[in-house]
Amino acid sequence: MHENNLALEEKITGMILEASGSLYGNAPDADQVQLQQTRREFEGDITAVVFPFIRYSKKTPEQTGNDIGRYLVDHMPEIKSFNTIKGFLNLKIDPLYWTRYLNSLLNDPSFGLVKADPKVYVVEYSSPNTNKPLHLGHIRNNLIGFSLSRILEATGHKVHRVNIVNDRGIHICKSMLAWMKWGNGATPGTTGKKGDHLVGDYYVLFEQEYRKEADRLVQQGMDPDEARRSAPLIEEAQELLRRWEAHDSDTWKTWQMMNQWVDEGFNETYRALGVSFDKIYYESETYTHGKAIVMEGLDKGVFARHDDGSVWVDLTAEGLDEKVLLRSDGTSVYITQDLGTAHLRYEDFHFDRHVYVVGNEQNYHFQVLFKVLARMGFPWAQGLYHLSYGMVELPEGKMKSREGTVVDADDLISEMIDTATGMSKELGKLDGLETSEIERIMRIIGLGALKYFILKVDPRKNMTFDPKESIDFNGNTGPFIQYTYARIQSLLRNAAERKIPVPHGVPGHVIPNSKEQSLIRRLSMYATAVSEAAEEYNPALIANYVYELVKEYNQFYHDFPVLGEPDPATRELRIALSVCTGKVIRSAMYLLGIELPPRM
RNA sequence: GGUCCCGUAGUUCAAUUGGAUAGAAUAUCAGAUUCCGGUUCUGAGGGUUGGGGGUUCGAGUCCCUCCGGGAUCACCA
Repeated sequence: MHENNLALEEKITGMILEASGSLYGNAPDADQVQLQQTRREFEGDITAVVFPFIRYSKKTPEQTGNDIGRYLVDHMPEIKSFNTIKGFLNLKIDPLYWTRYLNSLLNDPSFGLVKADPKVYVVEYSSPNTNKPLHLGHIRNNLIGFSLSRILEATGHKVHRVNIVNDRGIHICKSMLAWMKWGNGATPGTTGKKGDHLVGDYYVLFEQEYRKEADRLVQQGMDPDEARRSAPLIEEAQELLRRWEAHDSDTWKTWQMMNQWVDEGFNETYRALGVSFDKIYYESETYTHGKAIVMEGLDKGVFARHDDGSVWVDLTAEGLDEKVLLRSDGTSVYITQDLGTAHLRYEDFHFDRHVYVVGNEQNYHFQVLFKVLARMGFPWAQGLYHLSYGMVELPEGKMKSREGTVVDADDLISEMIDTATGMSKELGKLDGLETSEIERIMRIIGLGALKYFILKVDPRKNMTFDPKESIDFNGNTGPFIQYTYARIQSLLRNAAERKIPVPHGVPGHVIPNSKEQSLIRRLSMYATAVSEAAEEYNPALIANYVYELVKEYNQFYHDFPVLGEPDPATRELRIALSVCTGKVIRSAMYLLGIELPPRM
């Protein structure tokens, strides 16, 4: 049977409680038992905090630790010795336990992952508007959403990846109008431009012309607000929106054509990023669903209709404001649509949990959304969660579209690949490979750098993105981890050439040295890292775990020979260690959505 | 103004969720190394965790208060 580190920790926890009961006649709750990895400067592997026990023992922390330690050594064969320092009980594990653990890891295809109670998840991410290409913020969104989906799957859940495309509304009409006025029939085919960029250009053009018009009106003495409202261009755009809502056939043809361009453009970016979806919702198809819910809420008396016909929800009792749900003309607002799609998603998937990966500027919106759905009495509303990620800033400051400092996703991706290529050439690592192979590897490294740099940061926090720092080949970077993996692969190829077999197991009597033990212990923590990452919706926990592992492996690799080790049993141990490190790196990189190069 | 989030080495990020002397990377400095001032290795310095108070065996983490930064508060999406 598979023996993993969690099992050992559970066993120790149980035994500590037993010790307390037997020695002092009473014990605290199991969650009061805190185990942690022993710090390097002390002797031992696992450390228990004894403070929770002194109220039962009525002794000093040292005496209590010694009591419990002696009990554990007497009752658990895995524990060889102990020492107590200042209320911390350090336990030394039998080194042969680690040998057995390594063997189980070597033969376990699931790398010791722990399965939780399987639940059905919907994870929504990306959610682009079709009037502009994707930018750096979307990259963070997509990477977090995609990685989170894989992490949840790895812990045994069923995950539906979902994207909602905002393909209707006044912003779309703006780019349509500009294209109709000044486009001269330009298409991605005639201009050679990616569809989403082409449409984005017309959106920008609209905004420029619109601003000019408004400025002119202000110069003629009009109030600025009034000028923005009544400029002919914006009125034309609104007229276009009305025609769209009336299903005017010419308008719809143009709209569909331009949407298709954008769709193709987005798909190319998604492909480059390596993200995908199980279902794509289009707002144009779902935006009317919310009205029915609002009507239902009215019937239930959860909402109120004002004299002008608009419908409101009053959340002042819960510390929020009043919020409009239907305009006085009966049309939907933003939140109405989200009410509808949430309901629709439940009908589609019957989820237990629904995670929205959306930027933290919408915190308030989701608070309101969840409260409204809870008030409506939908039981599934309890499973809704807003994974609110922080903004991405540049070393020069925030991205501002007004100032043209928005980092375009496609530009960034190709820039990362170029930088990777430049650095590799300089280091002379590409000699003797075919061009297509080089391109493939550089793509993997460039994107690996980008993805790792973004995913290693706690999603909730705002972060600064520095392209130069992310592509570095050492330090806490993607390429550094990829490099270590490539070196392990090369080591194994080397072993095969020298007819050194990869062992199926290490002889049970081999005692690992302290660095090897420590590395095995690190490997054993992988399962914990994954389940915590799943519980906290935080891929960064895995990224930071893998970095620690790689650092420790490199140190080990630097200190001890692997293939050059003369003693066969020790050599097998070290090869097994390398194989398992490779396995865990591969698994973790998969969860982060980062590819591994065959060589570097 | 109301609500919410954030503040950790010069910089970018960690800190096992309340645990031991707050750690890495990068930058800087000092040695070593070579064809080189850019490579590699070794080492060092760098912190009152924004300030103050409180809770307890123990606080970067929890509570209060002030300071600073950000988001949001549309019949926009």
